[in-house]
Amino acid sequence: MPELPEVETTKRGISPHIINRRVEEIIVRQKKLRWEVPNNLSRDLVGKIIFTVTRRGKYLLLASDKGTLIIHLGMSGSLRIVNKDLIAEKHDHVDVVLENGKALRFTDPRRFGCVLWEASDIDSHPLLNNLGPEPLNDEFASDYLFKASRGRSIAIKAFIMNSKIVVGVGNIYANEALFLAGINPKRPAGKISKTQYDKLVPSIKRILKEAIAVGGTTLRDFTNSSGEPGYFKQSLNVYGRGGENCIRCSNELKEIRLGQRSTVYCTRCQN
DNA sequence: ACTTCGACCTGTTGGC
DNA sequence: TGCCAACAGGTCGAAG
Repeated sequence: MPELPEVETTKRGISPHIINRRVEEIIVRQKKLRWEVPNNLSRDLVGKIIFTVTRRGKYLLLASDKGTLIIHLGMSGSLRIVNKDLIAEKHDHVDVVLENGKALRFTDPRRFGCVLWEASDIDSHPLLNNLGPEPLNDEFASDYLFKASRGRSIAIKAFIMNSKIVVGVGNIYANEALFLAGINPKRPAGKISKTQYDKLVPSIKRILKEAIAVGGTTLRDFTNSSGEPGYFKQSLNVYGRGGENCIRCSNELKEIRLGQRSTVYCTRCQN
Protein backbone atom coordinates (compact mmCIF):
# COMPACT_ATOMS: atom_id res chain seq x y z
CA MET A 1 0.00 0.00 0.00
CA PRO A 2 2.28 2.74 1.10
CA GLU A 3 4.91 4.74 -0.63
CA LEU A 4 6.01 8.12 0.63
CA PRO A 5 2.79 9.98 -0.29
CA GLU A 6 0.63 7.39 1.46
CA VAL A 7 2.83 7.46 4.57
CA GLU A 8 2.75 11.26 4.56
CA THR A 9 -1.04 11.18 4.19
CA THR A 10 -1.22 8.79 7.13
CA LYS A 11 1.05 11.02 9.21
CA ARG A 12 -1.10 14.07 8.57
CA GLY A 13 -4.24 12.13 9.39
CA ILE A 14 -3.10 10.69 12.71
CA SER A 15 -0.98 13.56 14.05
CA PRO A 16 -3.76 15.81 15.38
CA HIS A 17 -5.24 12.90 17.31
CA ILE A 18 -2.08 11.77 19.07
CA ILE A 19 0.20 14.76 19.56
CA ASN A 20 0.35 15.76 23.23
CA ARG A 21 -1.71 12.72 24.23
CA ARG A 22 -0.64 10.37 26.96
CA VAL A 23 -0.39 6.66 26.20
CA GLU A 24 -2.66 4.62 28.44
CA GLU A 25 -2.01 1.10 27.22
CA ILE A 26 -0.31 -0.87 24.46
CA ILE A 27 -2.18 -3.90 23.12
CA VAL A 28 -0.18 -6.36 21.02
CA ARG A 29 -2.32 -9.09 19.49
CA GLN A 30 0.29 -10.34 17.04
CA LYS A 31 3.93 -9.62 17.73
CA LYS A 32 5.33 -11.48 14.75
CA LEU A 33 5.64 -8.72 12.21
CA ARG A 34 8.67 -8.08 10.00
CA TRP A 35 10.48 -7.94 13.33
CA GLU A 36 8.96 -8.90 16.65
CA VAL A 37 7.26 -6.14 18.53
CA PRO A 38 9.59 -5.62 21.52
CA ASN A 39 8.41 -6.73 24.95
CA ASN A 40 9.58 -3.57 26.67
CA LEU A 41 7.25 -1.39 24.62
CA SER A 42 4.52 -1.20 27.26
CA ARG A 43 6.96 -0.71 30.11
CA ASP A 44 8.67 2.20 28.37
CA LEU A 45 5.83 3.96 26.58
CA VAL A 46 2.76 3.62 28.80
CA GLY A 47 2.24 6.81 30.78
CA LYS A 48 4.37 8.87 28.42
CA ILE A 49 3.19 11.69 26.19
CA ILE A 50 3.72 11.53 22.42
CA PHE A 51 4.95 14.97 21.52
CA THR A 52 5.87 14.70 17.85
CA VAL A 53 4.99 12.59 14.84
CA THR A 54 7.53 12.72 12.03
CA ARG A 55 8.26 10.80 8.86
CA ARG A 56 11.67 9.62 7.69
CA GLY A 57 11.37 7.93 4.31
CA LYS A 58 8.51 5.49 4.84
CA TYR A 59 9.06 5.25 8.59
CA LEU A 60 6.75 7.03 10.99
CA LEU A 61 8.38 8.16 14.22
CA LEU A 62 6.30 8.88 17.31
CA ALA A 63 8.53 10.54 19.89
CA SER A 64 8.08 10.61 23.65
CA ASP A 65 10.59 11.83 26.19
CA LYS A 66 11.54 8.24 26.96
CA GLY A 67 12.10 7.04 23.41
CA THR A 68 10.62 6.75 19.94
CA LEU A 69 8.08 4.38 18.48
CA ILE A 70 9.08 3.37 14.95
CA ILE A 71 6.33 2.22 12.61
CA HIS A 72 6.70 0.96 9.04
CA LEU A 73 3.63 -0.01 7.03
CA GLY A 74 5.41 -2.51 4.78
CA MET A 75 3.40 -3.55 1.77
CA SER A 76 -0.10 -3.78 3.22
CA GLY A 77 -0.07 -1.88 6.52
CA SER A 78 -2.27 0.97 7.63
CA LEU A 79 -2.91 3.10 10.71
CA ARG A 80 -6.27 4.39 11.85
CA ILE A 81 -7.64 6.28 14.78
CA VAL A 82 -10.47 4.26 16.34
CA ASN A 83 -12.51 4.31 19.51
CA LYS A 84 -10.50 2.17 21.86
CA ASP A 85 -13.30 -0.34 22.41
CA LEU A 86 -13.92 -0.96 18.71
CA ILE A 87 -13.70 -4.73 18.23
CA ALA A 88 -10.39 -5.70 16.67
CA GLU A 89 -10.43 -7.68 13.46
CA LYS A 90 -8.18 -10.38 12.15
CA HIS A 91 -5.22 -8.26 11.09
CA ASP A 92 -5.41 -5.53 13.74
CA HIS A 93 -2.09 -6.33 15.37
CA VAL A 94 -1.24 -3.41 17.64
CA ASP A 95 -3.21 -0.67 19.42
CA VAL A 96 -1.64 2.35 21.07
CA VAL A 97 -4.44 3.30 23.40
CA LEU A 98 -4.61 6.97 24.35
CA GLU A 99 -6.10 8.52 27.44
CA ASN A 100 -8.81 10.27 25.41
CA GLY A 101 -10.66 7.05 24.63
CA LYS A 102 -9.10 6.68 21.19
CA ALA A 103 -6.51 4.25 19.93
CA LEU A 104 -4.00 4.28 17.11
CA ARG A 105 -4.61 0.92 15.45
CA PHE A 106 -1.99 -0.80 13.29
CA THR A 107 -3.42 -3.23 10.73
CA ASP A 108 -1.31 -5.28 8.34
CA PRO A 109 -2.50 -8.45 6.56
CA ARG A 110 0.88 -9.40 5.13
CA ARG A 111 2.87 -8.42 8.24
CA PHE A 112 5.76 -6.95 6.29
CA GLY A 113 5.49 -3.84 8.41
CA CYS A 114 6.96 -3.32 11.87
CA VAL A 115 6.41 -1.63 15.22
CA LEU A 116 9.69 -1.05 17.02
CA TRP A 117 11.00 0.96 19.93
CA GLU A 118 14.20 2.97 20.22
CA ALA A 119 14.86 4.11 23.77
CA SER A 120 17.89 6.26 23.04
CA ASP A 121 19.25 7.94 19.93
CA ILE A 122 16.74 7.54 17.10
CA ASP A 123 19.16 8.82 14.44
CA SER A 124 21.57 5.99 15.14
CA HIS A 125 18.94 3.28 14.78
CA PRO A 126 20.23 0.73 12.25
CA LEU A 127 17.10 1.01 10.10
CA LEU A 128 17.47 4.77 9.85
CA ASN A 129 21.13 5.67 10.02
CA ASN A 130 22.03 4.67 6.46
CA LEU A 131 19.11 6.23 4.67
CA GLY A 132 19.63 8.58 1.76
CA PRO A 133 18.15 12.09 1.56
CA GLU A 134 14.46 12.92 1.57
CA PRO A 135 13.36 13.35 -2.05
CA LEU A 136 11.54 16.60 -1.34
CA ASN A 137 14.51 18.23 0.38
CA ASP A 138 16.89 20.50 -1.53
CA GLU A 139 19.70 18.10 -0.67
CA PHE A 140 18.15 15.73 -3.23
CA ALA A 141 19.36 17.50 -6.37
CA SER A 142 20.47 16.36 -9.80
CA ASP A 143 24.19 16.79 -9.14
CA TYR A 144 23.88 14.60 -6.05
CA LEU A 145 22.10 11.85 -7.98
CA PHE A 146 24.43 12.17 -10.96
CA LYS A 147 27.52 11.80 -8.77
CA ALA A 148 26.04 8.94 -6.76
CA SER A 149 25.29 7.05 -9.97
CA ARG A 150 28.76 7.15 -11.56
CA GLY A 151 30.15 3.68 -12.02
CA ARG A 152 26.86 2.00 -11.17
CA SER A 153 25.53 -0.62 -13.59
CA ILE A 154 22.19 -1.12 -11.85
CA ALA A 155 19.03 -0.18 -13.74
CA ILE A 156 17.98 3.40 -13.09
CA LYS A 157 14.61 2.28 -11.76
CA ALA A 158 16.16 0.05 -9.10
CA PHE A 159 18.68 2.80 -8.36
CA ILE A 160 16.05 5.39 -7.45
CA MET A 161 14.14 2.78 -5.44
CA ASN A 162 17.23 2.13 -3.28
CA SER A 163 16.67 3.83 0.07
CA LYS A 164 20.39 4.39 0.55
CA ILE A 165 20.30 6.63 -2.53
CA VAL A 166 17.00 8.37 -1.87
CA VAL A 167 14.14 7.38 0.43
CA GLY A 168 10.47 7.05 -0.30
CA VAL A 169 10.41 6.25 -4.02
CA GLY A 170 8.51 2.99 -4.44
CA ASN A 171 7.36 1.04 -7.44
CA ILE A 172 4.43 3.20 -8.52
CA TYR A 173 6.20 6.52 -8.41
CA ALA A 174 9.47 5.19 -9.83
CA ASN A 175 7.53 4.08 -12.93
CA GLU A 176 5.72 7.40 -13.13
CA ALA A 177 8.78 9.60 -12.61
CA LEU A 178 10.75 7.77 -15.31
CA PHE A 179 7.90 8.24 -17.73
CA LEU A 180 7.74 11.95 -16.98
CA ALA A 181 11.49 12.26 -17.45
CA GLY A 182 11.49 10.20 -20.66
CA ILE A 183 14.03 7.67 -19.36
CA ASN A 184 13.96 3.92 -20.04
CA PRO A 185 13.77 2.14 -16.66
CA LYS A 186 16.36 -0.45 -17.75
CA ARG A 187 19.13 2.04 -18.51
CA PRO A 188 22.20 1.61 -16.30
CA ALA A 189 22.22 4.44 -13.76
CA GLY A 190 25.88 5.17 -14.48
CA LYS A 191 25.24 5.82 -18.16
CA ILE A 192 22.59 8.47 -17.73
CA SER A 193 23.68 12.02 -18.49
CA LYS A 194 23.61 14.98 -16.16
CA THR A 195 21.03 16.55 -18.46
CA GLN A 196 18.73 13.58 -17.95
CA TYR A 197 19.20 13.70 -14.19
CA ASP A 198 18.22 17.36 -14.45
CA LYS A 199 14.87 16.11 -15.74
CA LEU A 200 14.55 13.08 -13.48
CA VAL A 201 14.98 14.78 -10.12
CA PRO A 202 12.24 17.38 -10.69
CA SER A 203 10.03 14.61 -12.07
CA ILE A 204 10.39 12.61 -8.86
CA LYS A 205 9.65 15.69 -6.75
CA ARG A 206 6.67 16.64 -8.85
CA ILE A 207 5.08 13.21 -8.85
CA LEU A 208 5.45 12.85 -5.07
CA LYS A 209 4.11 16.34 -4.37
CA GLU A 210 1.12 15.83 -6.61
CA ALA A 211 0.33 12.50 -5.01
CA ILE A 212 0.59 13.96 -1.50
CA ALA A 213 -1.70 16.82 -2.53
CA VAL A 214 -4.51 14.40 -3.40
CA GLY A 215 -3.97 11.98 -0.54
CA GLY A 216 -1.88 9.30 -2.24
CA THR A 217 -2.80 6.44 -4.54
CA THR A 218 -5.55 3.95 -3.76
CA LEU A 219 -5.19 0.77 -5.82
CA ARG A 220 -7.24 -1.69 -3.86
CA ASP A 221 -7.45 -0.81 -0.22
CA PHE A 222 -5.42 2.22 0.79
CA THR A 223 -7.38 4.75 2.80
CA ASN A 224 -6.23 7.59 4.96
CA SER A 225 -6.76 7.44 8.69
CA SER A 226 -10.37 8.57 8.26
CA GLY A 227 -11.16 5.83 5.76
CA GLU A 228 -11.07 7.94 2.59
CA PRO A 229 -9.19 6.80 -0.52
CA GLY A 230 -6.40 8.71 -2.25
CA TYR A 231 -7.09 10.11 -5.68
CA PHE A 232 -3.75 9.84 -7.43
CA LYS A 233 -4.76 6.69 -9.32
CA GLN A 234 -6.52 8.95 -11.80
CA SER A 235 -3.18 10.59 -12.57
CA LEU A 236 -1.18 7.44 -13.24
CA ASN A 237 0.30 7.52 -16.73
CA VAL A 238 1.98 4.11 -16.86
CA TYR A 239 1.66 2.11 -13.65
CA GLY A 240 -0.95 -0.61 -14.10
CA ARG A 241 -1.43 0.32 -17.78
CA GLY A 242 0.74 -2.29 -19.52
CA GLY A 243 -0.69 -3.09 -22.97
CA GLU A 244 -2.69 0.14 -23.05
CA ASN A 245 -1.74 3.17 -25.10
CA CYS A 246 0.84 5.77 -24.14
CA ILE A 247 -0.93 9.03 -23.30
CA ARG A 248 1.75 10.98 -25.18
CA CYS A 249 2.33 9.00 -28.39
CA SER A 250 -0.36 6.26 -28.36
CA ASN A 251 2.29 3.56 -28.65
CA GLU A 252 1.44 0.38 -26.73
CA LEU A 253 2.97 0.50 -23.24
CA LYS A 254 5.35 -2.35 -22.49
CA GLU A 255 5.24 -4.26 -19.21
CA ILE A 256 8.31 -6.15 -17.99
CA ARG A 257 9.73 -7.39 -14.71
CA LEU A 258 12.76 -5.57 -13.46
CA GLY A 259 14.27 -6.58 -10.14
CA GLN A 260 11.14 -8.68 -9.46
CA ARG A 261 8.93 -5.61 -9.73
CA SER A 262 6.41 -4.84 -12.42
CA THR A 263 7.68 -2.12 -14.70
CA VAL A 264 5.70 -0.28 -17.36
CA TYR A 265 7.11 2.15 -19.90
CA CYS A 266 6.78 3.51 -23.40
CA THR A 267 9.48 2.25 -25.75
CA ARG A 268 9.00 5.33 -27.92
CA CYS A 269 8.93 8.10 -25.28
CA GLN A 270 11.47 6.61 -22.86
CA ASN A 271 15.05 6.16 -24.05
C1' DA B 1 31.57 -2.39 -2.85
C1' DC B 2 28.03 -3.67 -5.90
C1' DT B 3 24.20 -6.65 -7.89
C1' DT B 4 20.87 -10.20 -7.73
C1' DC B 5 17.70 -12.94 -5.56
C1' DG B 6 15.23 -15.39 -1.84
C1' DA B 7 12.62 -14.60 2.06
C1' DC B 8 9.04 -12.82 4.92
C1' DC B 9 3.13 -13.17 4.76
C1' DT B 10 -1.96 -13.08 3.30
C1' DG B 11 -5.34 -11.89 -0.02
C1' DT B 12 -6.93 -11.23 -4.70
C1' DT B 13 -7.04 -12.09 -9.51
C1' DG B 14 -6.93 -14.40 -13.82
C1' DG B 15 -6.39 -18.44 -16.63
C1' DC B 16 -7.76 -23.06 -17.46
C1' DT C 1 -17.72 -23.11 -10.05
C1' DG C 2 -13.14 -24.52 -8.45
C1' DC C 3 -8.29 -24.84 -8.28
C1' DC C 4 -3.79 -23.05 -8.56
C1' DA C 5 -0.23 -20.13 -9.99
C1' DA C 6 1.11 -15.53 -10.21
C1' DC C 7 1.14 -11.24 -8.35
C1' DA C 8 0.54 -7.12 -4.95
C1' DG C 9 2.19 -0.47 -2.69
C1' DG C 10 8.71 -3.05 0.76
C1' DT C 11 13.24 -4.06 1.93
C1' DC C 12 16.51 -6.77 4.45
C1' DG C 13 20.28 -9.85 4.27
C1' DA C 14 22.70 -13.74 2.07
C1' DA C 15 25.13 -15.24 -1.81
C1' DG C 16 27.71 -14.46 -5.88
